Amino acid sequence: MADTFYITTAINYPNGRPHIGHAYEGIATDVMARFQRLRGRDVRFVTGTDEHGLKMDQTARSQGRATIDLANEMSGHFRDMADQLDLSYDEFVRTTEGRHKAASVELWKRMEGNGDLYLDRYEGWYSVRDEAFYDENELVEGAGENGAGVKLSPQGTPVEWTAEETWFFRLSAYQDRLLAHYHDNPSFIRPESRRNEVLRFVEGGLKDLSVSRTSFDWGVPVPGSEGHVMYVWVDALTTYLTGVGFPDADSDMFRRYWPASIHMIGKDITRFHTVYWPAFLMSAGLALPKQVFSHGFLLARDGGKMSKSAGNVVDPIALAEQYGVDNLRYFFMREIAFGQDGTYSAEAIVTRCNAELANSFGNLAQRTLSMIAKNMDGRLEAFETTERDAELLELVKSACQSELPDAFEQLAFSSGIEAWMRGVFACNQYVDEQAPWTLRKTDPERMKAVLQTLFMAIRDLAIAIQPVVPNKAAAVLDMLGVPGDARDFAALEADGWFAALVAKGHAIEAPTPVFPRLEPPSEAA
RNA sequence: CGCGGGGUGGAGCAGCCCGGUAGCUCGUCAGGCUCAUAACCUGAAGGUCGUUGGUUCAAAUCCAACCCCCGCAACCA
Repeated sequence: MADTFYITTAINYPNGRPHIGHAYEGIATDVMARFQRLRGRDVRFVTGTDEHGLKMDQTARSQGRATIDLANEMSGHFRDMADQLDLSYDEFVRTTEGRHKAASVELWKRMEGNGDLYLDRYEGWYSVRDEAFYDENELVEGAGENGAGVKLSPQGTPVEWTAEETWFFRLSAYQDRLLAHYHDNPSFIRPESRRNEVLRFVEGGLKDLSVSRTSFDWGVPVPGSEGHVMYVWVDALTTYLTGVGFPDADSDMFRRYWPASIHMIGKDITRFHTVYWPAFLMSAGLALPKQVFSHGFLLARDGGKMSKSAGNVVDPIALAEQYGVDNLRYFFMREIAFGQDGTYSAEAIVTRCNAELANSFGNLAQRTLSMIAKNMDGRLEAFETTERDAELLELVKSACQSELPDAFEQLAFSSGIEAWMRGVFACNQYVDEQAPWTLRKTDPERMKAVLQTLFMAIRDLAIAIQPVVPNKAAAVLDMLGVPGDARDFAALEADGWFAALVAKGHAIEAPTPVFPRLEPPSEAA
């Protein structure tokens, strides 16, 4: 049986429409999911929306409508975004679904059964916006409306003194076990910088966590405790379990995919995923995810205001429409070192995609296939490779079979694609040096060998880049005549595929550019 | 001592964890080619890797101190 691989995006809070950060995370997660599928793993990819919590309730109220109504609409936007970005998710979980409430209740009962939940009274500074309590010493002074000193959360959001009866989770009891886990599993938290942050935080001591609310009812009711709903993060995190069939922990699905291989999250919610979540799971007697990867933020380059007139749209769906989904995906994965913050701009997207996808790879495919169509009637035939041909194919193979996959396994998408580009460059160098347009007159047989060597190289390159630009890569493979069931990484290592194509008599037609150049943004000075 | 990100040839970035030829994309200049999406290939110019001190045979990379820039309204990844 194939190795399983379970990956999730963070569960999006649909208090507003999806923005570019959601798109970035979704794309990165999808690239990883597709990559693992092509490597032959049995992948499950779960995303969804976290619809509970006070903020949702308040937003709906301010709009004068039912909270579930707002949740339905907003969740729909997130699902639309996922679809438009070609995210190949297997399951979209909404926390307002019955199955998810059942999962949350089960998790709760398990934690309670383990003696980790107790009822007490909580008083403290609460930030509605952050949905979190803060210590007095964590607060900062801010300027109030009349210039008076006001207390603000570390994030600069308003806090108010709140007292309520609440359930507590015995987080303090997990400090040592968490530290031991971090120690024994160095790659549990990545990248390294985040891991250090968490280590310092946990080493500083953990206090019990307030995990229920009585001030509103928009949440999952705490079992057997009238008036309490679960703290939004308890039920949000549970989504990762719901997505694989929990509470039915004996189901094939759950046993097959849990624990998750990777939770992809933004760096701002690292603490919830690397401290609270593993503690909850330990308490519930469930295995811990193998890795939590906190990626960076995406900032508008130059910090300038984004506007449609400037061609700088923030709405990810509009961006995808304007530049093409695959181009946007390529840009994000290639331009930004995954894990660090990055910037984006219309100019950067256009420049990058034109230089690498259109000019280098797209044009390589175009010129090669065009010559095959014109000079060989589009027919492939058996041929002898020279040492030089073998050298090129070796280099391309190395990029596609080793360097790119090795980098992608580490979520180093950018450097994996860089290696891939080296393969593309090598092909263009080879074309120039072999000059098949000259061979056409001087040595037609050699010309065929050169063109078909390139054909083989392009096929490898197209296969390897599929996770990033699935539609475009498929279009290239279609033109090449590569069968749909021979496009995974295992196919890269297989011999005989070319002979099979020759035998099949596939004819290559005059190609059409798969990666047309993008128009630079209008220069609205 | 609020939190976080960063200072590497003209622009944007990688490299820093695991010290030892400073790499990539764009741009500039000069050639080549003409198959191809005004695309491709070659060569060149251009960097005291923020500053100072330390460790070392050797530091962009490790340590210490310091300077400077950016984000923290909403939404939050």
